Amino acid sequence: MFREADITDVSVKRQRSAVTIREVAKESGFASATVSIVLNNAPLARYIPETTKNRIVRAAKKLGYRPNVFARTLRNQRTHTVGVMVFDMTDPYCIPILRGIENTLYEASFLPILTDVHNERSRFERYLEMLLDRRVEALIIVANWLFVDVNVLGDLEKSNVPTAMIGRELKAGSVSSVTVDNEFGANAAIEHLYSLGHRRIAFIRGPRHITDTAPRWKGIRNFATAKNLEIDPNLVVDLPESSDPLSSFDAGYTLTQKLLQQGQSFTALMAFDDVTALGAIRALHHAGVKVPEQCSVIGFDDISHSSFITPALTTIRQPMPDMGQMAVNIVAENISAIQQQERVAAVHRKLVPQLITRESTGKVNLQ
Amino acid sequence: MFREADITDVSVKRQRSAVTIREVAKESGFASATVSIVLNNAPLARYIPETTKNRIVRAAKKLGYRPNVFARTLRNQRTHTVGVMVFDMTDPYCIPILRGIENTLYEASFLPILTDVHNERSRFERYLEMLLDRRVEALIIVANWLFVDVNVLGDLEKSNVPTAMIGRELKAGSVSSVTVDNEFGANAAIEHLYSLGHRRIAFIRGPRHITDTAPRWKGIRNFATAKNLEIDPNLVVDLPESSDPLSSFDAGYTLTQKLLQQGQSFTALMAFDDVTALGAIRALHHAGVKVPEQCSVIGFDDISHSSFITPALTTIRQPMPDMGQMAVNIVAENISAIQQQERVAAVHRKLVPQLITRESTGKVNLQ
DNA sequence: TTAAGCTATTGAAACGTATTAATAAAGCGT
DNA sequence: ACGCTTTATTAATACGTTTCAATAGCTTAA
Repeated sequence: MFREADITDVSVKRQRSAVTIREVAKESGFASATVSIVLNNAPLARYIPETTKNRIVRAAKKLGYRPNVFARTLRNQRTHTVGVMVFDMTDPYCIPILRGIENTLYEASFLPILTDVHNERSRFERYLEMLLDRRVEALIIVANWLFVDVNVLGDLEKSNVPTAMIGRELKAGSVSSVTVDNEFGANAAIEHLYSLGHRRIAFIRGPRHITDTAPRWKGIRNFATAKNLEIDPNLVVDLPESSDPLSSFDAGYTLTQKLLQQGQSFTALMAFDDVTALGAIRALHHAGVKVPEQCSVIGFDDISHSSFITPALTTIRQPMPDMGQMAVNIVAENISAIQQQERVAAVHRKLVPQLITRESTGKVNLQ
Repeated sequence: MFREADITDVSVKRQRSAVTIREVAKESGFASATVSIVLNNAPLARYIPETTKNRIVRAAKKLGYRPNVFARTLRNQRTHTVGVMVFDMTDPYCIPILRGIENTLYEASFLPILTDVHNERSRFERYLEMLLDRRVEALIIVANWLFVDVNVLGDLEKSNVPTAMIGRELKAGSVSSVTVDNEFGANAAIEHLYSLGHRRIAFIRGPRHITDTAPRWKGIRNFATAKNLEIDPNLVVDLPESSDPLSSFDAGYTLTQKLLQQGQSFTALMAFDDVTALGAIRALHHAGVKVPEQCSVIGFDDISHSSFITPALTTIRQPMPDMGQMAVNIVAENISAIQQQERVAAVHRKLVPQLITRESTGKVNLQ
């Protein structure tokens, strides 16, 4: 059943810009070769007098000429297109990264084809194939919450397209990377808690299979050793393995609850990431423990949630838009290098995260 | 300065699948026309015996033949590509929508080109042009927080490409739409509060220029009239105009603070959207008002933040993934209709939102 | 005066495919 | 033995560019 107003005709024809270079040629009185040379400002254009150029440009404008991207690509191999693969878009961590990528690509007049792998191997392969079929000039991979999978790496190597990976570094191979200095970040976090007077600190570590887990823990251990701070093994728990980045909320909740039920006393809690911290905060709240008065909580990432919750979450910010931008810059340089027949090397950039102090942490002696 | 390990050679050649249909022809012993017919299962394929087909398929596989997308597009005009325009990706509201779009496109073997307009008119126009140049077969627009701008509509009409808009309905013209029943949703929200016994309810309405604002308010007024519930004008405030969807957090905070400072008493607060509600909650918290014990808060949208904050936010859920899916289905149908030379009509779907009861609302007499 | 070198322009080919129209063989009913 | 239809295959063309090699007029150096 339709209401009258709901139906509107849409023209069926589809001849967007049926005007070709030949028509511009005819209109301007020159050959299509000349038109092409002028409009692209090709090397030969230097022999062409202004008057001719003007006439051609005017004709093109008059007819509303727009070069056919596909014919052009067929000829010169360039697509001005970049494939972006995300491992799980629902992870709030990757949105600002995507923003950074989009923005930087826009400035470079590239267009992103976005794919979400849903953490599934088959989907990764299918998408990779589709992107390569579309001759993307580069690949940017947002490897959030990536399971270690060596074959993925292999597929990428074979692709023969400049590739940058965000959030994970592949030591060997030709894939560039943009990561954050996890060790430094974790160090900054615990230093913050320490400086507030906290000594009994609980830790929710990341899952084993996540590459960020180890360096963050290392940063903590190093600090503890340096300051002679004792880390009580009873206060250290691990997130379980999972392919869902949002699962750490429930896990954070449950683990914190368990810590509390075991009667462990701690004045601060450091979570593997912000989502985990959010879960922990709810557990504390439900147990009647006030944040930050009775327990400080610090996260990692600075996803958008963190500034919006109450109390606002103190955390270690990853410069996500910058990471996206940097990845684009890397592959953009690769692309032009290849254009000039130059060789290209994988580069690995490590950005420094930053402590963002908000409301969820406070001096220990407040309590 | 490089460390040795940081540099890895990347092959410069770029001949992904230099194997053409002609090579398959040669390998199999047939003409390229035959190969094309077989591989595409074109109508003429019905005259071709299995043995021939097999030989051709085997040859194609052996050589790893992959048809050149651009040559193919040049020939038959199809790109299997859809343009997706978001007005502001940082708005948490649109991520699940994007997910829905991506997922449905994937099933239909389409690839999305993602563009973020940043709420800027010039950017909209530039991107639109780029997408049309790339002959996207359809356009999906996520019109979150869209300023009313009639010209945008005009540009879309001219584009001559099936278009679906999510979050906003354009009555006239050929653009399809997928929206949520705002009036129904707002009605459900206030009914929820009412049924909990709340009678003095504060409202933070949306900004004037947002199309969702009016119907939501209408839903509230209708309910109030029906139940003879008095709405105190002193308890009704409006979000200011802004092009930034996240600005409503600060606005929600400030407006709530103002209400409290004016000494207005209310037992519940209904916010225009979740982000606003988050701001309101913080203001209440800072003023020492407990949620939900002393004041219930309800939002609208059900962005991911809402389930992660503590107390978890009661809200009206928009079925965002479904909206994305539905938009894709609409344009997919349009595309195949056009393929069959059929006429196409704009359709307007309105989905019903759902009350999600969580922790931020409670009975009024608890306090 | 001639060869050489610019300047200005263009015809033709190539990128890789899908389709149309044509060719040719084979089956078949009369 | 004849046309007619069906089966099997292909040559040729067009999609819209860009670029190479060629043409031709004109200037300049020797």
